[in-house]
Amino acid sequence: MKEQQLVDQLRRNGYKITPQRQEILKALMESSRLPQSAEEIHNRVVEKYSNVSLDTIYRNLNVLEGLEIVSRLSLKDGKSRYELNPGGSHQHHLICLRCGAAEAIDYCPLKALRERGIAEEKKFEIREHSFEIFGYCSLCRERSDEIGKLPDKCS
Amino acid sequence: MKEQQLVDQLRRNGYKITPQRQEILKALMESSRLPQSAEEIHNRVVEKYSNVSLDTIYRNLNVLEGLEIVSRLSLKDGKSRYELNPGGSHQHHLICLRCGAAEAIDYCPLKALRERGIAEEKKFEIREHSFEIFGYCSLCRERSDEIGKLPDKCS
DNA sequence: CTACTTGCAAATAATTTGCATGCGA
DNA sequence: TCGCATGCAAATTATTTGCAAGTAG
Repeated sequence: MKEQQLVDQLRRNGYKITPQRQEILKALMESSRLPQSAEEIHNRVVEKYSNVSLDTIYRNLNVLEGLEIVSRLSLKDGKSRYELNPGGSHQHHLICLRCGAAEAIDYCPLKALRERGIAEEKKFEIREHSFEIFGYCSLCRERSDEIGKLPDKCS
Repeated sequence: MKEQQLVDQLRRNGYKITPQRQEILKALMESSRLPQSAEEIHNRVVEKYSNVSLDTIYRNLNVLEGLEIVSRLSLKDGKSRYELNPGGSHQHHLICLRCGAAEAIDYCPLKALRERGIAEEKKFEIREHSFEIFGYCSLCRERSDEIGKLPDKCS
């Protein structure tokens, strides 16, 4: 997913390309390993345009979510995190309970569910789903001696 | 998981057994179908003890989470939901976006994930997972003419 | 020009905390 | 009795919204 494609998609839907918006996209593209919170994205964007407000970040993330350009993850810490959708689809993750790192996995349970016809049987119309796995990542498992302190990032 | 076991576990850890606390446990036990939000649990407890405050619910849920008696789920709607930790099995649900009804399904994606060895490959230690499906239930689909109004319950 | 956008400030919503009083063991 | 618990109100945190001014197309 390149920047130009995203820009085009925005334009096609009547949205304008502001420097703020471009910078938000860049921030999202640079941080593929760990979904970013609105505040983290803001910190990044502010480095370039020091007067961008946090509301702008939220507003843009909502626009991008509506266009299915990003998806919003809810971890257990109360704040949402956002990541670019790969090729239009969505992802599920292994989320570390200690450091918060999220690693995308190449598996979606919906296919198996559809094969079983569970939704049809219950006459349920599927719209969205959530599937996230929580536990400890390899880096945190290695460092299990320091457990108790929560580092900001694993990497 | 019976009430007495939970009560004992609390007592063992120096916590007292207050009527509020017992009622919260009951509410959680009665609602095994769908993880409840703090507010829903509060509504339930208030039916019996009308002066219980929402803070008490939160405080107790945090205590129970600390003892690993309940776990906190973060769905996509910004609020946390709580459920008793299952003594073995657990459930996933079809959750109606319109009326909120939740129907348990007989499928857990973790098995398929384990078969694929994804966690081993990434050296990830799985502790918990969430899987919920959102959409429209059969009753709400029948009544799709009134869409726009959100009734409190389907049934 | 004229929507869409932004920054600011104020508004919400969920959850937490301080404090004095209450109550289980 | 003693320390955990509770209710109330106020504080925090994440996120949204109203409004007037700015700007991309």
